[in-house]
Amino acid sequence: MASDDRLSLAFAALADPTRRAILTRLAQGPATVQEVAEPFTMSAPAISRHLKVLERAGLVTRTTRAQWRTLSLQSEPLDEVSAWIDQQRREWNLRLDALEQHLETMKGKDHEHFP
Amino acid sequence: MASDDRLSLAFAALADPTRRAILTRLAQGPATVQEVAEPFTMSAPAISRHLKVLERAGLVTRTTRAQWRTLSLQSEPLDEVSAWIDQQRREWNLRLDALEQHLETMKGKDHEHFP
DNA sequence: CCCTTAATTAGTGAGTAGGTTAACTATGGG
DNA sequence: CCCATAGTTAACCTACTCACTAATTAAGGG
Repeated sequence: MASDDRLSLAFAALADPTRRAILTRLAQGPATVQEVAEPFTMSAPAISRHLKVLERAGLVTRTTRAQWRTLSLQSEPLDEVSAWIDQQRREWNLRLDALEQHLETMKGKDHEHFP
Repeated sequence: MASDDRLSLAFAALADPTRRAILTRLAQGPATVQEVAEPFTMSAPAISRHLKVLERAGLVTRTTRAQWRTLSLQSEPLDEVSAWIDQQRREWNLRLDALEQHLETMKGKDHEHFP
């Protein structure tokens, strides 16, 4: 990944199915690393790296108790991502409405030409 | 990028500020490659590659007329991304509600113990 | 104190991302 | 017909991603 702004970090973190699956697991409630790793066949270090990516994106936090790390989902980055998409779609729909209105106007003019 | 499922392609495409800026431009209406490239200092091939990524993710389509390519935004991948996040948040909120209810129950029990 | 368990760090390797410049393709105008 | 314009492809580079295995850190239980 080239950029390290919050939005780019979040999108990049979400661009991996393993990481999305981890988030889905964490949406059901906090879990330890091994609980999160359980459904996957990949090695523990691989999971550890995925968690680091999620943590760096702010999507997950770790709390330490003894030798266990408890992972918790953080919704703020998801909110930011959602806000960007909604904004994008707002402008998109605005433009579509304008286009539709324009076509409606054209239709009126057609009627003038072919009554 | 490791994975090439639709959702991963979309998220990965959105993980770059240049590409997000291109999409924002295209939300205002279709544009040619040079119109899209205009705000950026990077070379034309670099833009071309970004456009290819967006196209592969289904976020953009190209139509050719003479030597110009007209780029148009496609909203379907954004819808899919949005749906994933909403689903994620639904489960998250469900869990928070359950937790809240649980705490409410605990509070009731406290009252029984300390009336 | 040692041993098991939990998890991370180190080191390695293959593949991809994102940028560059230079060369190529394609199309319409003079 | 050639040439300017629009855009892509080729070749190259650096840096990062994602996986692996082996080694390391950290903590609690007998």
